[in-house]
Amino acid sequence: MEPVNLKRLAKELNLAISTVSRALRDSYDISPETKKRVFELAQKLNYEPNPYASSLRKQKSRTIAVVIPEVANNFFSLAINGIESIAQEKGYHVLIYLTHEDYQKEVSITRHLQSGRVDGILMSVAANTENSSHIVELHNKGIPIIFFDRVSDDIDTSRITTDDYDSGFKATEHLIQCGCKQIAYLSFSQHLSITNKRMRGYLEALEHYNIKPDRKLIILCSSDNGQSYPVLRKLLSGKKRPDGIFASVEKLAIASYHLCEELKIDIPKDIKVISFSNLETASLLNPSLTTITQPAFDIGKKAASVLFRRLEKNKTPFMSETVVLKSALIPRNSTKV
Amino acid sequence: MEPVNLKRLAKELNLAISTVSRALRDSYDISPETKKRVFELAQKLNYEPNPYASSLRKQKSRTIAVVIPEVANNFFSLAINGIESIAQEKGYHVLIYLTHEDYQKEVSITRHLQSGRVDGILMSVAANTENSSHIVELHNKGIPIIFFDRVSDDIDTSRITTDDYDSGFKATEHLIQCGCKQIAYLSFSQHLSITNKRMRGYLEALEHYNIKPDRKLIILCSSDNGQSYPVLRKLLSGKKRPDGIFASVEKLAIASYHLCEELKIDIPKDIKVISFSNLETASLLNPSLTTITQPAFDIGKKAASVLFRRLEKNKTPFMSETVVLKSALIPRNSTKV
DNA sequence: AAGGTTTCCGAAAACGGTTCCGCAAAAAGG
DNA sequence: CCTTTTTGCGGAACCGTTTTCGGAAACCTT
Repeated sequence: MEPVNLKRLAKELNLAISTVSRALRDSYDISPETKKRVFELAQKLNYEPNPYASSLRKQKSRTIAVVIPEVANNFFSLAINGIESIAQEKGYHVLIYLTHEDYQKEVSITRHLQSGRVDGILMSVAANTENSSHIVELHNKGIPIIFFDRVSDDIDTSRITTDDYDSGFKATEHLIQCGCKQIAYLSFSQHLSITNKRMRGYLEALEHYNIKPDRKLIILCSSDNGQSYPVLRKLLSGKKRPDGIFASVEKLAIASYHLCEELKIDIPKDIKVISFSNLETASLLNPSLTTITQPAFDIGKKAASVLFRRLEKNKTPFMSETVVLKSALIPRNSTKV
Repeated sequence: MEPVNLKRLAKELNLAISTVSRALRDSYDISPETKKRVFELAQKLNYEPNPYASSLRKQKSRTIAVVIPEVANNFFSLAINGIESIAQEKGYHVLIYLTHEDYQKEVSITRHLQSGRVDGILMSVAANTENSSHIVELHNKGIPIIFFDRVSDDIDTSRITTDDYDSGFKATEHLIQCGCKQIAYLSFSQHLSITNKRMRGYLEALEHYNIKPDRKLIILCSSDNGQSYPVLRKLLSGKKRPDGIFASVEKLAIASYHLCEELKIDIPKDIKVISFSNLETASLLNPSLTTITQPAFDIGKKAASVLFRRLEKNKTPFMSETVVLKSALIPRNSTKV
């Protein structure tokens, strides 16, 4: 079975390869009749241009990479959805790389991406990424990187985030207004932009309402449930159990729910819970979970849009833009008074 | 800034390009000293081989495509996780394509994939794909396709599924044993392998327990919530409301929960619910949801393994294998007597 | 020392497109 | 009718690797 490529088309039509190529790209200096002949044969033989030959020659791959910590996560899967919707529209291809929150994996992935495999990168950094020199290196190679949600401040590029500080403030305020005095903040990384901003909001809300922050109520969990559970179990079964929990990520809220069930702690009577979450079933939980919900799909869409805009017009000097989308606080029964 | 490619390395080392190439691939007929010199410079300059040049030359891309209906879905995101874990281990790259359950999109994606962009494909077909000629076409081009979960029977290739018939039977049996007499089966596609097999299990369980199947209880919903809700609302608010629901997919169980809340129908007192689902919060719902849980991560891993095995040894004539993994029925309060 | 083997490396041809350059023939202009 | 311009197409270089083929030098062998 002979391959169907330009050479094949050219031979069957008695044309030069270059002519066929230009006809297919609808170049202005090929006659309409020739174009028609070419199109028809191409259609008939189901010709699909070899993307690798094209990428090699044009030094453009029409492919982007999405580098994220995990995919089995409502926020990221919605974001991917948004990214893919724009990519498909623009005719781009999407490569997925998962770091599993592992710094080393992130390094090796970014290193590989220096190869020119992709035209641009959408990234949300791993929880234990302290150093961003690997990203700087990539950026210095001239490959556009756009951060979304979990950003790195060491690189001058565009960022798409939500209003994490405000949301942190409002979440805490909400708990306070629901009567909580001892509010625990559950973080899962010391290095992440988002957890730190959310924590700042938390701390300043406490201050604003004249509640003295308690270091023992700032709980550093992990992205690994196996490590988080013991820490949380200790918190919840201890003498000075908090009366409010602000979980900076969904996973920790779910852990809290499970532990409250195990420890016979009543939500919201004994303890109130609010969490950042994109759980579609938040309203169906027992009790329904008060959430700060990020517009994950829109973040993905926006990030992809910004990247593609940059890729299409690389002539104009690029201006990094910081887009901040608003999250919504949706009160439900887990913080009911 | 000069590009760092083989030519550059060759020039700086006063070697031929071919020599550098072979040194980097650790070819046996390059002397150890030369290899060392090459490795060191490559390291120093952070050389990454151009994947497109390599793919073009070798006619292999070390890239696979994952074609699925959606990603914001617990089953598929877990499956991707499994796929990616194997791919990363084997040094393969993963392209994601979403059909959004749209037949036309599936056609255009598969058509494009004839280009040689990927070495193999992992696929779960869209809900309204009736005709699989586009997949046959792709398969005829010699590109390995492995189906997982939602398979097509028109192509002779490997399939990774779960025991859908058995699970359908057991789910129905479970409802019957919990006292249900009028069990509705919620499907969302007439063409899908999985929904049909699950339905067969449902029907044969009814028969086995001498319950006459009622056509009006086989409800064809949609992958679009906007269409499913009216249909389900009619079912649940009608005179002859079922006393048991078997949802073939998670989405329909969630819809049922929402509608039962809206219509003040008590689960499990008025109606019992069981569903195929990979919801991590199934046990936290109100009431906790009895599920048939598929080993989604393992399905992804297995599908990827089978594909890679086929890709690595394409010398041996390929035998299609059908792997069936077991789902687990996890009884919870939504079917409590 | 002549012949035969290794050892190590270079030259060059692919892979399948894209694109610059140029050249005939046809059309237009005077 | 001759010159100039336009139109339509072919030739060939190039993108960065891989790989085949072959060749020179060094190493044995007898």
